Amino acid sequence: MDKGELFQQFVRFTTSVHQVTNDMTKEIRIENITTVQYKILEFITVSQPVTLSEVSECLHLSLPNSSRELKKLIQNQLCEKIIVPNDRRKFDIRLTEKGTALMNKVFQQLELKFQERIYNLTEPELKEIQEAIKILQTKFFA
Amino acid sequence: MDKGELFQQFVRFTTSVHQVTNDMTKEIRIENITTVQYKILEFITVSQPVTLSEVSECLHLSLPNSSRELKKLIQNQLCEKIIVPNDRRKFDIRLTEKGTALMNKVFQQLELKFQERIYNLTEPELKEIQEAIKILQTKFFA
DNA sequence: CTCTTTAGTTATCATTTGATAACTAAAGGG
DNA sequence: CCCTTTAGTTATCAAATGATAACTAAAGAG
Repeated sequence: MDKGELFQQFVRFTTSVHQVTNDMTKEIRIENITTVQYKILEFITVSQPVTLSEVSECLHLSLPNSSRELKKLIQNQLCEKIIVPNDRRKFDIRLTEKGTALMNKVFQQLELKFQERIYNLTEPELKEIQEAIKILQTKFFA
Repeated sequence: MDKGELFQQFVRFTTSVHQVTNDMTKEIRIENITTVQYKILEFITVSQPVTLSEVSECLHLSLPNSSRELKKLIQNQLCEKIIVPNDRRKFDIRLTEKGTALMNKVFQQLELKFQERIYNLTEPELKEIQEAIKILQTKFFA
């Protein structure tokens, strides 16, 4: 296997992924939520409960900045701190009901776009795609 | 096929892709180049020659802001305008030699990280990955 | 030849984001 | 018990990004 060529394919592929997901999420604009705040919400959604340090590390934000943005999300009642018993320095972050409802709506919009995109694919093609995602997920992006 | 479940997998997958590529590009900090400017450079690199409108559209930047950032890149001698004969309103954008050298270096660093990541994979696994990328690229992210 | 559209520029302002210093308070090690 | 580390907060400042208005100049349509 020519690993250099594989890298080229990888670059083209990840570029495509970014472009497509950018286009899919592009129009999703939530009131009073900035891009960074949305990313935090998204991260909480798929990983909750999370700590602030995890937000900070995974999203490459400094702890002070993470703290600031979280504060705004909490003010908007989209997420909340939950005290964790064994370590009183930390806390878990979770979506509130309002936050959950919001993210559900967002993901529904996304799913619609996704369904449009796969609408013209056949059943075997869908199976192929599912298999391909599984392979990349477990072998490379784990 | 449960298309709802496929969507869930898709979301998890794209999240992983973003996370991994973010981690890979995280440390790449070029002097006097901001994040947006880097994205423009990246876009030019894989798509050149491009027009300013293409940059604007693909990167979801307004034309004025694209113009401003391109100006800085040109001032840094990383890319250049090339007059296109049949329409004097437009111009093509290309990397200069300096820009090409820079992006080559960047991509070399990226490739290193990529090679580290696939180091422990077997030949058949690599083939699987290549095949999976090809499928997703052609059937979904085209 | 005029009018409209396209492609891009320049200037300006508001908002978002990034970076840093100085801080509190709890946990953990010895 | 003291010292260090971890987790997070608050405040502040600079820089990057986003949005908009007003503009030039070429292309294209009728």
